[in-house]
Amino acid sequence: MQRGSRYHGGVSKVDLSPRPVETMSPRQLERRKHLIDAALTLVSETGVERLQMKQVSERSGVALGTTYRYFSSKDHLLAAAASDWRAKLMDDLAAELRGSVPVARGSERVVRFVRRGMRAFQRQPNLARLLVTVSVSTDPFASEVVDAMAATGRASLLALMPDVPPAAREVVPHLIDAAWQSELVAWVTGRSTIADAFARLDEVIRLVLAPYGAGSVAV
Amino acid sequence: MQRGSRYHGGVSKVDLSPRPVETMSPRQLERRKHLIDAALTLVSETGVERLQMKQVSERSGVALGTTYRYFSSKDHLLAAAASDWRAKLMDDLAAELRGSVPVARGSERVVRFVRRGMRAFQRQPNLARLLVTVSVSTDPFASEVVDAMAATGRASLLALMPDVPPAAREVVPHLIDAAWQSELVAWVTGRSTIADAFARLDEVIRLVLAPYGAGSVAV
DNA sequence: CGTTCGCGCTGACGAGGCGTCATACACGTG
DNA sequence: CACGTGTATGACGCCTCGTCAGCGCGAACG
Repeated sequence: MQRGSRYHGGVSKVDLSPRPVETMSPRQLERRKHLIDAALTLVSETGVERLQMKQVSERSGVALGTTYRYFSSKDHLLAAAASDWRAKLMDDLAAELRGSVPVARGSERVVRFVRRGMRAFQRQPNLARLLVTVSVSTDPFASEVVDAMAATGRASLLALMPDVPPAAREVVPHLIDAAWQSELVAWVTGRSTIADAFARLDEVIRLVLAPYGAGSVAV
Repeated sequence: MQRGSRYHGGVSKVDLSPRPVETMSPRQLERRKHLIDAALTLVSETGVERLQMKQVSERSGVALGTTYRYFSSKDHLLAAAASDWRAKLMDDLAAELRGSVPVARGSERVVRFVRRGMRAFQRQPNLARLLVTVSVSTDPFASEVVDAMAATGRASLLALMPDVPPAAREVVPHLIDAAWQSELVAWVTGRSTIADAFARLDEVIRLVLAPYGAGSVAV
């Protein structure tokens, strides 16, 4: 009875906009994944600014027109790809942290986490750039995705600082995330080096977490 | 005797790239200004994404090709325009602050400053958007301009917090600026409302400046 | 005052990329 | 087996950035 969900009177054209992901057949989900993977490969090889929709479709063995049945625009595809990569990255990071001995205390844990994140960006500058591109996109889907990414990022940070009191558990991760984002942008646009970014982030984190340290954190 | 400054052997083309601003005649500086003003007007009317170089040239009474004798690319023009607007804005802000009674103490002064800044952005959403666009641009000139803007911003902030000790006079403005930038982006991309931005910024500023307050600042 | 010289202005045009849509196809249904 | 719905295809339309061959105007000179 989903008839009527789309207006069909007169000479109106057929609806070509992407169906929701949930309603896709396995075959279609596979295609969708191929598109995202192709986009990520191409971006990491040549950078976002050189990415062409035609290339993506060729690489993934799909016609150009078909691409637009999965992603309504280039921005949409980029956002999906960025989100995908970020998710993979966070998984890796989490696994890595679980593996290592949690010797670090207080701000040290956070510092390490952020450092590893930055290093991952450093390994894939073009994908880092993609992340920045998407995060300033006005595409509604992109905004959604960015919001979600930011939320998980803050959650991860929060998990690393159990000593922060309830009153500050909202602001502090927010603040560190903002600083991180800021350094990422500065690096990606060539305004600062990775080393500078590391140094400033360390300083910021120590400053912000100083009040909640186990009393042993040097400033 | 500035002959020889440009190589002219063989069939090489004439140099069409923009001359440095300092070497421009008054007439040319005027043209340059017209271009920037036209760009700002058009951006504030229709948004960056709709801005066309052709429009800019028509609005400013200059041929399209001439535009490229003043700005080597669209990004270059946008960066110059953004910088121009930011400068005007900061002047206004400074004047406004000088006019008002400096009753506020500690973090309160900074909060007010940031609030006024955000309100200026709110009055010109399209120009705020321009600022964000330029700040993530990889154009070298844009990076320079953004760096300069960030530096003056931090200086203004620093001037409002005389009680912060030397050890923190680098980080703290940096941090507040990062938070500000972050909220600006979130607002411009439709991820948060102005009210939310205000609230979070207030909280951040109070948190960061709490240790240096005159002892009377409530958290 | 006429002529020459060249710098800077002009705008039609080329190149390149996003997204559309007329067409073809595949698969399930009567 | 004929039919119809939903999906895939890719040539092409349209739009905008930036170029470049030519022109005009002012300065310098005879």
